[in-house]
Amino acid sequence: MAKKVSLADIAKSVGVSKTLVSMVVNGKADAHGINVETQKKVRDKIQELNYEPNALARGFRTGKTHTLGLIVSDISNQFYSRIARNLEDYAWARGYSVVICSTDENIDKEKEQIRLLRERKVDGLIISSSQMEASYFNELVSEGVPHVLIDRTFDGMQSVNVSVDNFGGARMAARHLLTQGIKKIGIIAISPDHISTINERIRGFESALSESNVSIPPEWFIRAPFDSIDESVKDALQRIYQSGNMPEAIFTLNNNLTAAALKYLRKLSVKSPEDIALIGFDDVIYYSFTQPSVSAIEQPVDRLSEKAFNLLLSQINKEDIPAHERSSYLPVDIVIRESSVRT
Amino acid sequence: MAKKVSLADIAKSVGVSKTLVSMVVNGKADAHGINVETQKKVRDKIQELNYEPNALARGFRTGKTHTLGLIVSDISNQFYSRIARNLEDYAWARGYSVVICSTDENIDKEKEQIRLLRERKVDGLIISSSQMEASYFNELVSEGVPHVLIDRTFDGMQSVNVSVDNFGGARMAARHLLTQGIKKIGIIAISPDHISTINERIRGFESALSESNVSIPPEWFIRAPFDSIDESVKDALQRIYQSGNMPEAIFTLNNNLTAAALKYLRKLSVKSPEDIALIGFDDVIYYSFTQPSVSAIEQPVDRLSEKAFNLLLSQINKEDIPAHERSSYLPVDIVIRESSVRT
DNA sequence: ATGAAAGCGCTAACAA
DNA sequence: TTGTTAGCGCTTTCAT
Repeated sequence: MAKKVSLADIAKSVGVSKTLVSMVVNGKADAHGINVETQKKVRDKIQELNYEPNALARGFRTGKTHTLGLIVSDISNQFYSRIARNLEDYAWARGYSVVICSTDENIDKEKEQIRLLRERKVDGLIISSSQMEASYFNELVSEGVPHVLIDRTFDGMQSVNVSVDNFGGARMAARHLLTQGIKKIGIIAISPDHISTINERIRGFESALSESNVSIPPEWFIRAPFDSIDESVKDALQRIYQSGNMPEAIFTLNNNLTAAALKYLRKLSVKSPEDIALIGFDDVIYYSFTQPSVSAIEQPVDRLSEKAFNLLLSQINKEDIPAHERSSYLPVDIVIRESSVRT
Repeated sequence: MAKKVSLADIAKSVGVSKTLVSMVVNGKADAHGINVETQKKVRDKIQELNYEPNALARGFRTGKTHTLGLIVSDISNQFYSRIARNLEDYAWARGYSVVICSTDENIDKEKEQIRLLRERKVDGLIISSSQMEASYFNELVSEGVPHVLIDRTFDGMQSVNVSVDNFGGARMAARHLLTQGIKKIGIIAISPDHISTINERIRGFESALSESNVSIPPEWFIRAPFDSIDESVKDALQRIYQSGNMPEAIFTLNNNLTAAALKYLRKLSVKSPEDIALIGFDDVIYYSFTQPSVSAIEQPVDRLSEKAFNLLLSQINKEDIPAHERSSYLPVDIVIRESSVRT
């Protein structure tokens, strides 16, 4: 049934020591000045017996698994599945595998996942966290666990992190709206309300608004619980619609929110951009051919993944990460389509 | 820095044997009639010293990693990321982690991934394969490697497998078109042309057409290489458009194809369904609010994942899988929206 | 009701 | 240039 040939088998049948075979297998033979002919004999035998190293035994010995953990709120969300894909590519190129974990914004589940991943001795972690504050990760830092926080961040956090300019992106969105003379603006966020990305987007948006003395009235400030986005957005939009007091524009703070808004605005026959202009944070391919096509803030998913991976690898390899590299914000772009442009 | 406490530490400091501690840790203490008080002492010490088992050592000893491999062509494709998410949930509930691998339809890459996963001793594999034939997996079967093939299948395959009724789904799509009197029909598939799902869809579609004596002329039978879908669909559609000879309907064989068709039909100002009706295989949430909303064959992603997981678990646990369970086809649904309904 | 001891397959000092 | 040896932390007979 399973693999049987071990290092010892090779060693014995060639008539050398396990050490030597091990060196050959790990490409350290030359460095140790092993006779080329001996090396060849070993390699031939490896071929012949179809030897494959037991990664578990090796990992047990070295403490390395060549496996990375990726923790996000939901891997089926486009944004995260794209990150997963990019990360997987970088990892694969360097011999690493990646295991995925979806937290569903559940703080305890996330902690449990991290615990499990550590128990399984993954070499490093890349996390878009659902925690409320930095302490859990600061512990990771002091325990020397290689990890990088992506997307979401925390005050007082010591972890290496890379995120996106949420503040600036949201500000762009606001200015784009303001430029058109729009002043009656609503916003749809998700709850829980401690998610840093969401909050930065809110702050960025409001900061731009306040420069023009615009503010968002409470009745147009919507929070949709992450696990009932569809329903909540539907209810909120319906309520606003029926109130007869509609905003001129709505800013949705993530791709699921944008999708839901699009869906129910449509159902209510509220035309965009004529009746309500719409712009969302995080771009999705489908926005370019929805009706209307949807304006969005586009995030640099690939650069985010690449940077996170490199930063993680540096930690795994015990390389120093210069202070200015420990925290980075990647710029975002605004993609203006039909939904946000008033004619 | 890292964890230090071992089984031996606990054993020594409580004054019992490692065996006993191991039993307690693994819940086998009662079965072995270990004194309840002794058990408590051990448990307390475990708490006190904050002992956490070393999964690597355990895995090394037992040969089990509690890790599953998921291999698909591209994890960022909605269809596969949803499968990943569902699978992850089932796995998590049973203490398994899942590592993801995207093959990009590359046969050798897939083999290499499987090799690596096996070397890392994952307990089982769930694969939507890009291979051309069954032999590679039949070997897996004879080597006793737990695995289940999903989505795509092969002739002469001995592996446990669960897929979707591609033939029937495509037939539904065809009949839906035919019922409306549509006879000039085109199809957009991806290449390579050995992918079973795609081929079954083609066969199902053509079988329904032929019942009505309809066939697809070569100029409307499009193959878009999977790594240049966007461009290829664009070119093909443009060509057809400029030829002046347009079909009344197009059937797109996966979600990426549908998206591309939607995009370029729009760019060409070809209205759907008026000018060309459109229906795709595999449903995506955005289809309900694209312009037009898009009809599609909906696949039972969750049931597929659940079934695959259970089947895999059975193999891992060396349970017998009755012959009729070794191969299953899940029914699909047709979701009719605007794009395919001629008025 | 509990323990001793062997060993999984590998790597890394240290020897020679 | 090559070999010996000692574990890594755990589970599992087999004893007692």
